[in-house]
Amino acid sequence: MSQREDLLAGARTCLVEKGYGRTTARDIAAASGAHLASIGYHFGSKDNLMNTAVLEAVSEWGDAIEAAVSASRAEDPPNRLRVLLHSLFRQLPEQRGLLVASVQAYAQAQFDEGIRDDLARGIREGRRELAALLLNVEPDRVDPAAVAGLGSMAYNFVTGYVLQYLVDPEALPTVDQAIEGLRVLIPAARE
Amino acid sequence: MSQREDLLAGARTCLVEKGYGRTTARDIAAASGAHLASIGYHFGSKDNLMNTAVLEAVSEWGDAIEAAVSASRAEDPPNRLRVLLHSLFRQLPEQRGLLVASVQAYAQAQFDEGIRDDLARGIREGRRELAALLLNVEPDRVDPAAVAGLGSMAYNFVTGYVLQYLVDPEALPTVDQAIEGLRVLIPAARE
DNA sequence: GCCGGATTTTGACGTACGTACGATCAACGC
DNA sequence: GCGTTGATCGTACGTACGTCAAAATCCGGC
Repeated sequence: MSQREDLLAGARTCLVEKGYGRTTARDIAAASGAHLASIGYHFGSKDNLMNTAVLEAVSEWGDAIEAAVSASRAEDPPNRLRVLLHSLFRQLPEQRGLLVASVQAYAQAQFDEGIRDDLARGIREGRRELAALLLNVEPDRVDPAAVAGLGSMAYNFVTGYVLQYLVDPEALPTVDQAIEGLRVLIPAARE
Repeated sequence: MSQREDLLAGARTCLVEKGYGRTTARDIAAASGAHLASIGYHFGSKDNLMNTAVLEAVSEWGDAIEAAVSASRAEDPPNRLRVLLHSLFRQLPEQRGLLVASVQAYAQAQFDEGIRDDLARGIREGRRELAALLLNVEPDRVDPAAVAGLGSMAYNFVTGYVLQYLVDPEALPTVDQAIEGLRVLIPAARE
């Protein structure tokens, strides 16, 4: 394993254990087994390494959630939403590290245009993919309005759920409670 | 205005402009007009001041959203949700500073039990109040299941919306798109 | 087997950090 | 007037920070 990869892994570890702001270059060196000066050689600066690490984590979390849902065989959006929430629910504990790192990314994105742009692109992709998954069509065939509506709402769910889990996991609602809560918000009779 | 309040205001400014991790004690002194050493005198440490400032910001944002929605006269939850989303939508730009600070709070909460506990309490309160607002009943009369379901979902909406706004405001869906997206997720015919 | 570029290691430099300490000051009861 | 108390100020200490230049090491191509 190259030092470059070691450094990325170490930076991720520090990100989860100490956060973006409190991680020092020496912390990363210690966590990765690599040497302090290698950060500069491979990434130019410590900040650049940290930014690469947070974005990597966000991307992996996106892949994880996508993989978990795309296996669903449910047919209509409501049932697909149920599958999404269940797989989200199941993944929260085991992906906790990625989630913590992702929150760091969102916080840092407010002050770093590079992170923000990357994150924005990821959100747009994520929305499109979520909409496609829920509607059970190909991502490139989703109606733009569905991306903005359905996709956005699904994305909001996921991020809100994650934040709630990270801060107060004991009060997290069950999937059934969540869906029942949604029902109240929508006029029961459509036409 | 006392230096204590000046320091809090200055810390908030720095929080919004530089973030939690990159704000130094000297930054706060400069932004507040107070003296460097006053931080220790009034708050014990710079971290303690910063934590006080983030939690203050989160609390204010909660008050702002609550005040905006509680004026609603709509009767049923779906229409109240519409009012909530509209007032949320309207407040996003003018409260941007509070939002940025709140994201910093969430990020920092992962590593500071004090912040996390305070934030968790705020979330529980927020959920209860949102559920009460949407159901149009007193907060202390809300069914616990409604807090976990409806309240949680509403809270997820708000946080998700905020994050999306901060990272990629141009792609933010309109209120109508959002509600239409929600509709797709719920079985149209209930009984 | 040695040459040359890529990588790793060493060591240190300059700086900026948070905090502590004592001096100074303003207000006020007595 | 004077001492007490709470607040503000000036300053400096010790440390830990990110970065860099140069030396050392590795390693495939010949």
